[in-house]
Amino acid sequence: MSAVTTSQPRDIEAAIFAAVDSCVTQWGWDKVTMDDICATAGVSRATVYRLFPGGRDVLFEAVRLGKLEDFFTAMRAHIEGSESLEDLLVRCIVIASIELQHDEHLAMMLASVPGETLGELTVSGLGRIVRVATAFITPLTDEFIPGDEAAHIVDVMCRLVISYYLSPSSTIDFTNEDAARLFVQRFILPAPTVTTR
Amino acid sequence: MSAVTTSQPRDIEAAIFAAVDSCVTQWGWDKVTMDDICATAGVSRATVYRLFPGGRDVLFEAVRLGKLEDFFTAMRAHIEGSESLEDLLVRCIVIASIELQHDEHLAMMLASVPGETLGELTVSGLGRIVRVATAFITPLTDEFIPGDEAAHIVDVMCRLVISYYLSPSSTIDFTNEDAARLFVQRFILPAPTVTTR
DNA sequence: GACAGTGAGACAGTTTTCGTCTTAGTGTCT
DNA sequence: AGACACTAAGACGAAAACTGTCTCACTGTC
Repeated sequence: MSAVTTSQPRDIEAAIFAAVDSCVTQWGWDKVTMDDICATAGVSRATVYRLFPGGRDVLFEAVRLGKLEDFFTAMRAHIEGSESLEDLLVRCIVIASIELQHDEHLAMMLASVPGETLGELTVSGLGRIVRVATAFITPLTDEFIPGDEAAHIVDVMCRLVISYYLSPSSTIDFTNEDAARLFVQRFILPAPTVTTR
Repeated sequence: MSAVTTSQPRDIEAAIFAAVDSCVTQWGWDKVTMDDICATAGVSRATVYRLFPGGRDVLFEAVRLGKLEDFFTAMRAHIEGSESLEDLLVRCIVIASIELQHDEHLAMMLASVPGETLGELTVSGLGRIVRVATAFITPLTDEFIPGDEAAHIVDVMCRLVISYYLSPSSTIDFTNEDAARLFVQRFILPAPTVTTR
């Protein structure tokens, strides 16, 4: 046409991501079409399909993965500089729980399939969350424990946080730091280094 | 199946109306399907199509008409007992303007075509609003002025309220009672009984 | 039992959406 | 200039969704 020309691929990708976010917020996963996204992003369909070969599924998967990484990037900023493993784990649990509770949109974004909430998490969905969480968090535990044990702990923590988010307990509130700390002290830290595999 | 059986048509109709309302709120006119509505209303498609022969268009038209009537019914309750024509007109203007401004959903409901806002009102859309408004308001003006003149005034007021809602003026604020009163005194009341037709 | 109202779902016709592809236009390099 | 990379626009067929109508079985009421 006229204006748009020299925009780096990153910009377009970001615009598409933003468009997906906006569209999903407005209409929900199920109701969004590729054309909606293209129109919102101000981009032609060809561009979207070239940037995300495979179409809808690939794009949405990329968006969710991006959300996941954003989430853990933000979290990492909050837990960096922890002076002990205990502090680190407690912060992880509390921040993740609060964020999940606070931002329902995030929860939906983390789910694996459009329209599927965390409550209907599939094996692959949960697996991916654990995978990303491990990748982001274990580097920060290096100074405290070996990598394989960290992976083990992160795995357990992920499942616990999600479980307590989906079905809150009357005895433990993970959004409360003291409660989370007691839990970590009681269940996580004393665990023997038995990586049962 | 089992439970539902003896429910008066009114209940089902109300459930469908409520479902439309809910669905439109959630997804917007364009994205709502009949199946969405049926599912939300907990009713089979056959029922909806029997109650609203003609399908989608007829149902949505009925919903909008119902909204219109609700709106004016509520308004009538607020303007009943006005002790002068001036009071009555002022209340009409102020209440309608406030409601319109306050409830964007209402404005969309009053529009004639799904997805069309009041800003894109068609002749038929505006005409219907005027028609319903006339039917609801003129009975209350009986004690002050003859019916044909009332219709004339209501017609003018409808267009003015909508116009000022769509494109607010810096000189007149119809949501302000004093301003509306001055306007009525200045422009509406002194008008000669010349029903130019 | 006759009846009216309903849910479930099959059905065909239409519309929408998807993903691919081609074309033309534009800016950036050499 | 010419090669190149990237994009918008939109045509295209295939697949999916939606619409509106229909039939059938079921359940209460009369």
